[in-house]
Amino acid sequence: MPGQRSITEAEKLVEAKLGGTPVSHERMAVVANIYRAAAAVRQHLENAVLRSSDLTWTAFVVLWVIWIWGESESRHVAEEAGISKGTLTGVIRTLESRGLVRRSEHPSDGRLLLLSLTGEGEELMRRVFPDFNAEESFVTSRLDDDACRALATGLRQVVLQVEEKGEERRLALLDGAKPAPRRSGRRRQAPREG
Amino acid sequence: MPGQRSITEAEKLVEAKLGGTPVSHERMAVVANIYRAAAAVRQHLENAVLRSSDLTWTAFVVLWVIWIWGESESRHVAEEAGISKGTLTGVIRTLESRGLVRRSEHPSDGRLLLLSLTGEGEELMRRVFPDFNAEESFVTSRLDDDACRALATGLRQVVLQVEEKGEERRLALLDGAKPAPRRSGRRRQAPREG
DNA sequence: GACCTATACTTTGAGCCCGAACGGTTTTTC
DNA sequence: GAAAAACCGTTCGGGCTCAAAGTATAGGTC
Repeated sequence: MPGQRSITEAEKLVEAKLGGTPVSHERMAVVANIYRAAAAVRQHLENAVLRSSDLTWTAFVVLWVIWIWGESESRHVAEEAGISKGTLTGVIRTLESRGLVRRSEHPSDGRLLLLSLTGEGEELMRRVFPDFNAEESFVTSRLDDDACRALATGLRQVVLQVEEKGEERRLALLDGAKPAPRRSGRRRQAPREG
Repeated sequence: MPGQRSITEAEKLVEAKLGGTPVSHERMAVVANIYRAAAAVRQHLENAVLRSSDLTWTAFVVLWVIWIWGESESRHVAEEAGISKGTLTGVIRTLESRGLVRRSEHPSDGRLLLLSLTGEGEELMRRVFPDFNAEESFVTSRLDDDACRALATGLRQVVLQVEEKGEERRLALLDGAKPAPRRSGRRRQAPREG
């Protein structure tokens, strides 16, 4: 049971493991709980709402972004949905094959890709979103409106810190060292002989 | 930029899209921010700390659980790490191939799988965890200790609600209907003729 | 022992995930 | 106007993700 008991108990065990090295318990608890909450919410919404429409969380978020903002450039959708460009390509492929999303070229800039919902996509969102929002209310129902606002504000501080200072921090940590490439990723094509 | 501006603006657009259907803005904002924060924190920690040791977030969490709790049964590790048993199988395969984790049989129950860290795994955690915790402090550095405690408490309410009431809620929503099987997943083997 | 049920891990299939490399377009620079 | 730099979406590789199905063990009943 990934609950509070484990987290507070774990704190003592961590201290023991490190033998004296100071550990920031509150900070550790915040990060752990952010992640637990995100996973719990996602799982609940997928099973309670999205599953019956055969949507994943990410697919829903992408649809939502396009629904709300209207026809959008691909890079903006990826940004808003919080996924990489490469991931978006795959998600769009899935959604397009189901007839929920349409791709079209930008009239003046040949590099850009425009995304919009089909009629079926619009209809799906009108049907699914109210149920989705109802479950958002359910998962937060132990908090009153003030507590919700406070929680959202606190979380925003974390997001802002990473967005505004994260890059700088990462650079400082690496301190000039090369950024340690991922083990995975596309291999460089060997130059052809001849 | 997936920040606050987008979320509050989106609220108005949602209302317009649905034409009158009430939307719980505070709840929507909480869920959206939980997810944004989780993604931001994960990304920062992976790039700032884990990447140089060639660890993913999930791999680190699994190692952490085994490190803290000592030799553990597989199902408990999956539960604590917040991933499914099936996912754990794959993660353990990766970690075992790198010599960080050891699998062993339970002495009396042949179904159980025991997981423990190798010496190399222990050494890795002793080295990586302090850096990890330092970045946990960094991402939460706009909050003081009290705010951290409040934030963790609020998030715990969400987790508890889903854990204690989620199952019941999902059943009530489906209302006896079959749970809409996933499109993906293993296919049933066709019964052999003859 | 044969049967049945419960439990635990693995396999499978479809899909998401990132970031590096890539090919194409546009803009900038000289 | 040609080369260079910047930008965009796609491809690719390794890995994680789930749940359903499968395999194997354990514990009970007859």
